[in-house]
Amino acid sequence: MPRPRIEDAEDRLLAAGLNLFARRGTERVNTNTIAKRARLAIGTFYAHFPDKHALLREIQMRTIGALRNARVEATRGAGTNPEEQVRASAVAAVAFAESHAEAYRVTFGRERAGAAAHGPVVSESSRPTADGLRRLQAAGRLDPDLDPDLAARAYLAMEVGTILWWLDDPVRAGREGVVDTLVRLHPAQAARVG
Amino acid sequence: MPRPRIEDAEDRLLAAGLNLFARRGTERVNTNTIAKRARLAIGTFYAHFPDKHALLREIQMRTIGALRNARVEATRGAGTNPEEQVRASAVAAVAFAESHAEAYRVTFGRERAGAAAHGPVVSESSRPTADGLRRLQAAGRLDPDLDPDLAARAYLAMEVGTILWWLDDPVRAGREGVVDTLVRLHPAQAARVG
Amino acid sequence: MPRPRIEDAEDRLLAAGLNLFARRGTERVNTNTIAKRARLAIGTFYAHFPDKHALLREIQMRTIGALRNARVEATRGAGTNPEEQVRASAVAAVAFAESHAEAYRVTFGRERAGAAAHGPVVSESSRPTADGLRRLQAAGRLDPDLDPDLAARAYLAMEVGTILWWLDDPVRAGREGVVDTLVRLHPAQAARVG
Amino acid sequence: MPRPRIEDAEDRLLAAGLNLFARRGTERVNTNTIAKRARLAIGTFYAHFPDKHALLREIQMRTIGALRNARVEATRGAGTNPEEQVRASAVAAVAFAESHAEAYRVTFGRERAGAAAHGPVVSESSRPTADGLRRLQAAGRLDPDLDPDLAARAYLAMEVGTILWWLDDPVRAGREGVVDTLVRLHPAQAARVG
DNA sequence: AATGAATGAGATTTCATTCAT
DNA sequence: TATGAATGAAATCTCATTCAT
Repeated sequence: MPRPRIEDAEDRLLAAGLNLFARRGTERVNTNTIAKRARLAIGTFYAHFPDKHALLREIQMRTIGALRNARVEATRGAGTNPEEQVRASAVAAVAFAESHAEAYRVTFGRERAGAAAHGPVVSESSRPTADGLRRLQAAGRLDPDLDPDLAARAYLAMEVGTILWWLDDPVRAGREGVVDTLVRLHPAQAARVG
Repeated sequence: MPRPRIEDAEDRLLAAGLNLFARRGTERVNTNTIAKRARLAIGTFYAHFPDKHALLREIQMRTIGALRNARVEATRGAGTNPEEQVRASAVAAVAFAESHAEAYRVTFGRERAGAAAHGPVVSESSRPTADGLRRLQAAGRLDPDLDPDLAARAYLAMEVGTILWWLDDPVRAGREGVVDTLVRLHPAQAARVG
Repeated sequence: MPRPRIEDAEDRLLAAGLNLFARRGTERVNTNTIAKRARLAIGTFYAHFPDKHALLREIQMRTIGALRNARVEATRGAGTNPEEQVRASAVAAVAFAESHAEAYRVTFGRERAGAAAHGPVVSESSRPTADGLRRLQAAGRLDPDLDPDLAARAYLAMEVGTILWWLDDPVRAGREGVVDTLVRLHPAQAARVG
Repeated sequence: MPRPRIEDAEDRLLAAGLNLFARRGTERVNTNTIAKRARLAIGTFYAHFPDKHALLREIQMRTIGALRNARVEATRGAGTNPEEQVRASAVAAVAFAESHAEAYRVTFGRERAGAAAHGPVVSESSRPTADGLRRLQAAGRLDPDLDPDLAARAYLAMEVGTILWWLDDPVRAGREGVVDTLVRLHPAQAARVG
């Protein structure tokens, strides 16, 4: 009987899932609770997502995309000078994490959605950074001994770890301090030549 | 029917848990499987640990302790010069992770450890690093604008993230490359003065 | 695989629980057996009741309500004279116990009902009796030294104990004998004045 | 190795069991806890009792025997007049329950030790009362229509129920009030002739 | 006789998923 | 499309009991 054509069922499920995953952790949330929080029946959940992890993956994919867009936008607006680029990217990441704390935590937090889900996500994200480092090496502005992939991966682990720590306890450091530290320790700065 | 007076039930449970947690992830392992793998009855599990997470915590505590000892040992054997100290510590961490890959993954891996259980662990671990940075600042050998706690935390996130990535795919980089990168990006190097 | 849109799952669980509790006693019955007896999956049990004791409580509450209704009905139909009232109530209780033997046993039987769960139930039930005794005392028709609450409680313990004994072995005494004894030993008779 | 010849292992187990059964109810207590409370190993429990219910039965048997002795003693000291006998017996029961509250509760309380354990216990106890009533009928001092077995059983249910209620909340009535009520409602009084 | 680690059947409870309506 | 009662595999945890020492 009940078929009231819910307009935004999917969005409501995503929002409910995001909120619950962030609060309780991926494994502590069940689909019935997500559906209830979205004020939908459990059947509606399965009409929109094949299973619980599909919802999580969707949240993470959207978050990663949005963060990437924010970085692109920010670096486009910045100068061409490496430090400006690095800083713009860090500022964008910190600002994004601040305004989308739940999504950031669910996507990058100390938890996982089935072993492999994460690795690809992060290594994918590290490619632009690695490419940037390679360009700096080609231009003779970065220590040629540095392994760009390794360094890019190291930087992103640092960025994520630092931002998560800061989100959990924002009092310990200001936003600017976080950005400064990230920039300082970014390979493009830390291993720059000249 | 009990009978066989097991010699080292607790050790066998720890070993079985470590192996299974590393392979499948904390949430995909159950106490029955751990007990079976240890060739013990399920009741024996609960005679030794109140629940699954207690076993996990014990594994993590032992790992953190062992890693700390390895670092202390290594830095004691190294020179007093900051770079030597930093390198010795990184070498120790990488070697430890290599020889205790499962324990390293279970303890530091991107995996739920009961959410909050982890934060304290890592921030505790970052104290020696932060103290080292403070000493360098006091000696005028490190940029005084750097926040030592923030930088220490950032470095550890980087170290852990890089090592985990390397453990998952050791072909991408050699052990020396990893160590070099860690040393290069360590705050004591990256922001050194003079 | 769900499927068969059960019509009256809750009623069937109540019936199955009643039957099994009466036969084996509360602690010797488990939720799996109740669900199986009701031809339902165990999950269905927990969809309707939070746990085994909630089912038991529901059975007891319904039984107490039904018995109270039976008494009210019976005493309304009886004359206003105390003995008639007392007899009508006893007849109603005995008839109820006879036609709902399982429910009577489960509700009043010498069996754990979660220790304290029972006390209130019985003391609540004893209030009408106590009030009746007070009225008789006010009318000078009952020994004023009798403590009405104590006497009411004593009578109900007697009524329940006697009926349970009779239910277990109805041959030892006829229904009328039971009623006569109850009336005889009811405080309103035993301590009547004039 | 450990064989320190425990002097009173059995007594300690009985005391521990009594205390725990009274506090938590028969089904909520396990043998390991009883042994621990008695400061004995679990093996020692099974060296003295075949199983948990044997311990309970022993406690109940001892309690019933002690109560019977107390009644015998008390009625022997009383006059031969029926009311004195009845009162002496009630006083003895109330005093016994007061000074052995745990044992009284464990033996007569609203709980059971496996369905059948109790019935025999109580019907056994009701025989002396029934015999007394028969003697009164033979002497023409008690209504000959009263069924002595039924009345005896009814009285004992009342006595036990009233005393248990009083033990749980001794403030509601004094010891004398309880005794008076019991005597008042005892068949020998309630249905006496002449 | 006393010990207590070990046992494992069994009870409780959860929750991802289905499907008739 | 939406519903939500029903499902049942699977996980957690308990505890009476055994037996080598």
